[in-house]
Amino acid sequence: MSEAADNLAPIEAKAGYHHGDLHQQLINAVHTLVEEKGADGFSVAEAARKAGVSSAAPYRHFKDKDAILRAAVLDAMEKMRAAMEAVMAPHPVGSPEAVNALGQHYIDFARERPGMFRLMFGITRSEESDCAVADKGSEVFGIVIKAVADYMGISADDPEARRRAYILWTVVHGHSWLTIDGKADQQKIDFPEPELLQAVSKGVLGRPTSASDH
Amino acid sequence: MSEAADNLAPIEAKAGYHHGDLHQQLINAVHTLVEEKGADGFSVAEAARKAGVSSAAPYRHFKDKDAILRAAVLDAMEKMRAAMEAVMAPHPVGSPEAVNALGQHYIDFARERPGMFRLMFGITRSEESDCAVADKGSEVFGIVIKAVADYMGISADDPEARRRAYILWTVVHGHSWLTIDGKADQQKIDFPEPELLQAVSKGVLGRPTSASDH
DNA sequence: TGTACATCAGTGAACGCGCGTTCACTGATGTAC
DNA sequence: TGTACATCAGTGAACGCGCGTTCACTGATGTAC
Repeated sequence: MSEAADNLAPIEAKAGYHHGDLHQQLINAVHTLVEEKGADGFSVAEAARKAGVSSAAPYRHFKDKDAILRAAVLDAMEKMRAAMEAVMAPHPVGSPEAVNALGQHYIDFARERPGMFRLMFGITRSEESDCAVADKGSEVFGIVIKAVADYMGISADDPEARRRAYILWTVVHGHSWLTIDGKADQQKIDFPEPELLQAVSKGVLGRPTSASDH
Repeated sequence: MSEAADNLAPIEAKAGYHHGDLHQQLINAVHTLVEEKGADGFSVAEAARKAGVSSAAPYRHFKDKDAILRAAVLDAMEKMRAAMEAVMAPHPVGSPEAVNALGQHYIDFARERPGMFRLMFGITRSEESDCAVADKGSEVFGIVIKAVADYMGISADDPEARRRAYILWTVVHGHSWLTIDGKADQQKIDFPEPELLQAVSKGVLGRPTSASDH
């Protein structure tokens, strides 16, 4: 029962009858539980327990369990968007370092928070399309497209920029999965990430010409 | 209750008191349920129901639920290995078509059987390392390494072959995930798979030189 | 060819579990007058 | 400044659910003699 040292869920946030911060704390609980117990390890009951409130209380703030999960995913994606802007900032626009910083951050996110990564991508969720998450995804991908376009010296509206950015996405997304699944280790892949990213930048993003040239 | 048209689970396989084929049929049930209900939609109870036996019967064949899942994953991986050999066969050794056929098959597998794909990669399973699955993975990846090495004109033992093969793996793995998650559609990616594969082959596998040249 | 018996592969009832969600309720809060 | 009252955000008990697994058991099978 010693859950005192939980840096995501503020200690003693509950003061009296009214909690005051339950909405945010439930979202925090998703982040915590998903890392502690695996991507499907979040339960409303346990989150309520963690927050020191009855198991019915969460339903004052969210329609159902899925709504809490979606809010947490959206929260994480917004933080990812902000972080991507931030890691780009120190590097000159159009530099390979700017592109690589994006890729490296994506990979680091997956390694540091595999539970949330799996929740964001690996879990089949409710059939309702959840436009908010999709839109936030577009914002994030838009950053990648722009970085790639700047690097290639073409317009971000050029369809080729979208395609090349997508190749980069598949690499860092695939590498993230294979890493957190332990497959990369199992297959004894010895490929430092900066070199992986560099190989992709040079090989696939280097030339603004079409893929059908030779 | 009309589950007559289930091509994976043979109709009326159960004849009398003894089932005769329960072991295999439980594995088939994993394949079926995982597509019908999602990657974590398999339950021992439902599998038993599907096979027409009591909920305790599966424990005569497997230690626990996880053992059934692992057997099904191993089964799927062996089939993938065989299929990869098969799709390579029509193409000349070392041809780009051979490499692309591997990548295309991987993607097709994910699209046709997303539930099994998620089960193979997306689910955090028991801590026991499950060497059989890891070994089967090495067999499959070995095929990719060889194809890439042949294409590049280098030895399959050259560390560079392993690295280039891994890049190809990240692309097809990442693209598979983004496709079955609907992210590729959401971001309006218009990138025919043959072109994606070709861009990667040409960009990253084309030259057997080190990534640090310019 | 017939019988005894070990083994195999089922049965069916029961267990404890934790979960998501609902319900009627009540304490706390803030605002209009 | 004090009070009435609407609203908000909790409570705690209960529900039905399906699950994984165990247990003592029994019917079917195949083999040794």
